[in-house]
Amino acid sequence: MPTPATSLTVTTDVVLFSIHADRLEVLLVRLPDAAAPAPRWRLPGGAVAADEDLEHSALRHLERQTGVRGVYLEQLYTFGCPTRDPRQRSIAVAYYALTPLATTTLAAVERDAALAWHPAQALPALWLDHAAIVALACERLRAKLAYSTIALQFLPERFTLSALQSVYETILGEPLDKRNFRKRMLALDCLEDTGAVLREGNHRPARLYRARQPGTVEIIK
Amino acid sequence: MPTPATSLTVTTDVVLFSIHADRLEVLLVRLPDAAAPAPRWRLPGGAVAADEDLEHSALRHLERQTGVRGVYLEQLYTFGCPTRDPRQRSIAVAYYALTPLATTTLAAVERDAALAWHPAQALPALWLDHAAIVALACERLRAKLAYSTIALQFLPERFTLSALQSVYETILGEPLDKRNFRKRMLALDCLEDTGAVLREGNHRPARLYRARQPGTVEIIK
DNA sequence: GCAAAAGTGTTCGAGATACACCCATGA
DNA sequence: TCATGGGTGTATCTCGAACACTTTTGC
Repeated sequence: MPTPATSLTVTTDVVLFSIHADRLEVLLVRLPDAAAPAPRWRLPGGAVAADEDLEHSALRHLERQTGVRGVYLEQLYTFGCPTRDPRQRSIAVAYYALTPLATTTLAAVERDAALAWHPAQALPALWLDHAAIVALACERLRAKLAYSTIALQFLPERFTLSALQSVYETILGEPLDKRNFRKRMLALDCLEDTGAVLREGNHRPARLYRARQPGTVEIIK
Repeated sequence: MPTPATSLTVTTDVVLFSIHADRLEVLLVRLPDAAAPAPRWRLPGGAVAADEDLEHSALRHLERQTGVRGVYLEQLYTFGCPTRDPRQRSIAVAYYALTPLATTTLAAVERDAALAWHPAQALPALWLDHAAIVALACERLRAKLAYSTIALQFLPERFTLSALQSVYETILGEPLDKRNFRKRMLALDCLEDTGAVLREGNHRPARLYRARQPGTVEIIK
């Protein structure tokens, strides 16, 4: 008969995604310096408090460690391999989160030397099994793009259709046809025209749209 | 600053599905008698042992409590609301499992008065938040039917196309067109004809098929 | 020969795909 | 006037949906 777990920690760990310069990036926290070859980065996260909901724990650690709040958050998977943390038995309830590239977020991260965005395709060595967690989160994100409106969570309140298309192209890693993309998006009836336009550069201004249900991710098709 | 969790249990709980007489059913464990209005049924499951993987814990509790083994198992969701168990802080890593209606399983369950299959559509009152766990498992199962070969996990090694169609109809709760169903299934190229036929009743015998990749669930479409 | 389930093809419509040019603006 | 990205329509193809009769067996 296996003995019941005696001392065991439950953590929440968050893969926070954003899109910077047409690259999908993940926000990482620097670990305190140690031996040179040891991983120097980890996901934001930490122990679940005694009287705290899991989702609350994930948001709390994310905000405390990165200053980022107001993200879209979804539970990803629970990692419980007994050897995943050599120091002690630890079970990680992993979440992934999406946030638009906001000036405030960028500034906070740039000010804090313990934080950095890293391209999801070129991550440094990560602590424990955090690389596996990020890999699973990427898979899930790509899958959800196909059957939900999750991409809207990467955009600010008002955005152009080109910006939205760029989100899809970045995550899928392939170019999409502009006419078909716009036709499909508008047919979903999840966007509405704000009436405003965005002027930038030497070209025709772009219409600004907004999500009909900001903050919620709908299942489509 | 929230205090870290002091005494906390992590459990694995399993929603085991099977199909009996064209009904989707869930295997439940009887709770020891108590006050009359209290729920008398719970999901199989229990504490994760000190040195045990989560999946192992789920399979161990399932086998110990129900005698069922060799199931298809998948992690569902982790439930961690601090008030979900009034006795103590407890986090449940929920799994769902699928098993064919096998004679051995049925006999074992019938012999044990502490076990019973219940229709997923007409469950008795369940312990703690187990009703929410089952509800989520049903949703996930229905969703996965649409984009994977998960239905095959309800069938024995060899089966007829009518039996497979019946699995779909039972879970979706609606009749399907026979010709379209067979066309689609065979086009997926995940079945192979065994050459054998099943004779039963006063009618034409049915071809027996088998899964090309038994035990694995493929994502389709 | 009859009851009961197995097995089989074709037509139709909707939605995805492929594809090229004009528009509005700032410099 | 030119460079730059914004914005638009049509033909075609593919895949899912609808639909009814013949076959094989046991009794």
